Amino acid sequence: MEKTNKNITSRDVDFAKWYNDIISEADLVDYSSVKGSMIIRPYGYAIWENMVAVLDKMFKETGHVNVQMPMFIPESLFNIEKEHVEGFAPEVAWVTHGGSEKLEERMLVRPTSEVLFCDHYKKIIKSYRDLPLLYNQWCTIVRWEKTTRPFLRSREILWQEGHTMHATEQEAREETLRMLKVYEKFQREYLALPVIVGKKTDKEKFAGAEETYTIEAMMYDGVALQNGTSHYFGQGFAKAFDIKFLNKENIWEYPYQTSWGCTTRMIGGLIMAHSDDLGLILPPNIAPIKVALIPIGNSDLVSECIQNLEESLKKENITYYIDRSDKSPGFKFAEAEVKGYPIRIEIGERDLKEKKVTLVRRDTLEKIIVSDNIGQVITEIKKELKEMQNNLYQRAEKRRNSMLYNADTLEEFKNYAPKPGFILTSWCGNPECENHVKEQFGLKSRCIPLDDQISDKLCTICGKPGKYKLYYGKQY
RNA sequence: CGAGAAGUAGCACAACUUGGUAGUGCACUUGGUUUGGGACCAAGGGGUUGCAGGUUCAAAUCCUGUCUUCUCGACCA
Repeated sequence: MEKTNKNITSRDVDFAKWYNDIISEADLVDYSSVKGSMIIRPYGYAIWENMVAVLDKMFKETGHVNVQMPMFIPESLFNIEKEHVEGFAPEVAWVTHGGSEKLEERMLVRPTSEVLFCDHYKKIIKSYRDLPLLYNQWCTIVRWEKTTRPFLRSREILWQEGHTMHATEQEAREETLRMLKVYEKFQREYLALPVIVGKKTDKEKFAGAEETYTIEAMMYDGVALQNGTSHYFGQGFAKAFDIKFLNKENIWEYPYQTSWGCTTRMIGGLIMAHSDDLGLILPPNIAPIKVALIPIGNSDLVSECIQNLEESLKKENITYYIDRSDKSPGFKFAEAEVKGYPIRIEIGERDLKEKKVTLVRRDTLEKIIVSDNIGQVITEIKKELKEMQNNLYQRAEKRRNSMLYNADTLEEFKNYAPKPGFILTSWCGNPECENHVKEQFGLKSRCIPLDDQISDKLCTICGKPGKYKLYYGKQY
């Protein structure tokens, strides 16, 4: 297949430019004149809406309910939990004036809502009967990032944050892992991302958390993207905020807390994991438009076929788009590729006279000739959508596996460090080794893989007895 | 906040070295011909060259200052 798109640069040349071209060609975002902020355009937002729909359903199926918290946090409220403050202070935005008057106490725009939830929990949690409390919030937060990149890092973050309180440690730990699994399932089955699930080291964990779990995706260029996170807080916040409940034995106890979140960054992850030089490629399970109908010419035969197809697609609940513009067919084909519609159907008189239509899959760009019998076309669409979803996952997994390395010794680590991808090491548990890797090689620890944590080898970095397996990698 | 680069039409750039009428492609408007891989012809609209100052008969071009953006570090979901 010859490359016809002149505007999209090859990723080998300049990955950052390739990424920016993809999102602007596909019309996902616009660059706001507000510094550090992006405007998500309708097509980009439609992808997010699909993600929201699936995730929200999964959250509700696991017993969670949605709430809405305030956007501003008074400084004194924020200051209650010390570690949390230290972690977030460098990147909060402050509100100092209300109208023309200076506020007596300045407020910050929420960078995350733990303290707001805690403030509320304190009022409503009195008895073990009030627990567990399973809340979720869809909202935007603000973190004053120094450099930004559309979807991957922005100052205003559109996301979901779950916050729960439990009567026992075990229950809270289970919740933390349950929601991690929800994210993993979502990203594997809907986003077709072969993610690595694991635990952050103490050095990399969330400010105020006892344990932080993470979903790490690897992008096309071997760079890591943290695509979701789940925290176990223990009783830290509860003690700081004096949240207590009476248990069955009529004894006061502090509840156990979790929080978990994922953001529109997942859209960036999708783009970088699947797309090619011709444009966006979206997994069918999350694509806002599954099928693009492309009429060629405007004969009666063509409009009749389009009309019949449209009716059937509606009936089958398959989202579609009909490109009725007066652009040339070549332009419409290229446009469909740029936008990443999983399947396009080329409908022209030439084919119809021979009782057939041409169906093209976005991932393989393979042209499939099908009978113009509507029933058969629909069957073929369903089959190809399913195959494409699987193919994208397998393709991404194969690519990822080719960039996973095992390093048992420092020599091996040195060898792999400059290469794109993740390096699996054995780790003694000492943060000094992480610091050493960061200073010497510019890599950060990604996670301890959840399903395979224990290492019996020597520490790759210092040579002392190892405790855990640990991935290192470059990150966005 | 450290290092580098760039600011000229909606977008991508040229003209700058050697000062002398503001250019090209894409996009846009109108009319026509087209339609199986980013169509063609004709006509048209769009600019205080980031901003401020200086040198000069004359500045997009030379000088000084300033602002902004991008890339790479540092920080981060």
